[in-house]
Amino acid sequence: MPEDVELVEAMRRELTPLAPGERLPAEAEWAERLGVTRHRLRQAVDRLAAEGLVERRRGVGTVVAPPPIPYRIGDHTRFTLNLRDLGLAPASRLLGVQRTAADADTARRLRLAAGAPVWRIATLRLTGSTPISTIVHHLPAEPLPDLDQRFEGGSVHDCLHGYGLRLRRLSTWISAVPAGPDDARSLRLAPRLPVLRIRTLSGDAQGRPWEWAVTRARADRLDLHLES
Amino acid sequence: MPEDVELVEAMRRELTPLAPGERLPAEAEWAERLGVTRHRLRQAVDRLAAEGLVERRRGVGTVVAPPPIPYRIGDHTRFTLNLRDLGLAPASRLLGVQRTAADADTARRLRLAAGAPVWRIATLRLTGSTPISTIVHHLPAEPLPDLDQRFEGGSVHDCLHGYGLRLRRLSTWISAVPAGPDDARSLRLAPRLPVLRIRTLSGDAQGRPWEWAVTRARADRLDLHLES
DNA sequence: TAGTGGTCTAGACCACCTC
DNA sequence: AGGTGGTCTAGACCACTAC
Repeated sequence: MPEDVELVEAMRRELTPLAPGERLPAEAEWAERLGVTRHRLRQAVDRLAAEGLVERRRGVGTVVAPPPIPYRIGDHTRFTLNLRDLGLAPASRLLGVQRTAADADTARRLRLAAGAPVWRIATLRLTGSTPISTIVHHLPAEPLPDLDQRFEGGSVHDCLHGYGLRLRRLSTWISAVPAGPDDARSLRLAPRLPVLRIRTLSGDAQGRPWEWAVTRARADRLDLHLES
Repeated sequence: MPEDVELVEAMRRELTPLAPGERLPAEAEWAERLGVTRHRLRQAVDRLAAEGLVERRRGVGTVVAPPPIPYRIGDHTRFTLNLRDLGLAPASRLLGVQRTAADADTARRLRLAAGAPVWRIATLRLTGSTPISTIVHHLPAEPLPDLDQRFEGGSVHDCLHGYGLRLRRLSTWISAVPAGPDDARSLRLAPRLPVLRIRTLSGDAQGRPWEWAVTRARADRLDLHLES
């Protein structure tokens, strides 16, 4: 057997009756009680954490995690409304708007010359005080003067209405990657936990691309939802 | 620092110039050369494997992995055509068609009574001889007599045309979960590597649900793609 | 300061594949 | 048989949090 399934199942049974937020035994104590080394117990907790069933808090302990958060991609308004319905206090924090040179990927996606000026908008999304995703939007700078003055957070697409632009999602790519140091910092996520990387290309009615956005969301807490 | 970033970067530099399929040093040798324990080196390889850069082969060695496979969800035809264009020899293997009682989740999704009879179609998708995803379709059994006789692999949706049904995707949920023992077996995947779980509800033009499908795809090798 | 999870060492043995 | 990755033990020390 490639992994100690029985151990994980035994632990799963222990945490099922508990409510989110309740503390689990300390690793050393739990390991002793189950008759395994701490090393093996930690491997099992690793799995439970990746499944989103428990959450580790360094210096504090391991607690039962709340249920997964439904996360609607590409629609700020519905993201906000959905989570509010669930009593989850959605919030967005604008991390910064910069005018920079497009990297190779962005330039290709937006059909710009390499190094062309683009707006780079970085946003953090949270429920309550828990960060759940970072989003980096890229838009061509030349056709959108003063975007840094006009955008004050909230929905990028709404702000673009001011320029007479109505964007729709053209294409979406999704993959799971292990959290890097940046993710660990910005999402307060343990390294190596999986992160969902969602890349979306949006454009106008004629199919011309206007926005290249890269979302990195904690995979342990989210369930992505795409309608239609 | 939560993880040995420098070590991973050093290893990344070593494998970048290599071509897919080329062998990397044995773990013991590599660890000694880099001046770290095998334990730490393995942690670093764990990350590279989760990123899809390397592939471990027990008893053989660790090799550079081929580039990610674009995977179009919910469209068997395009899945096949896309991969053929890339020279990847797509294939589907029908694992089985059964008539069973709907589980709670399926019944809820298809708006059936608990335990109602459903068809359960299990399929394995591969490129060449490499399994990349398992798909389990659930459809109500009563309105679709003899589906087990009429479906012989390929596209489920195409087969439903024979009943006068044309399905469209109503809703999709995506999450990343660690590979379980079943995934390890069917996808020949190392346990704990992330798996993308894609659940889609499809229905007719009136929005009536007909099909509940759960795809489990290896996240290390795939890049999900959704058009429109 | 005491207790928690996070990292790391050193070493052993096992399961698997190739030859 | 020999080499590979996979698992496991026993123990140490560190970083962080709460009190």
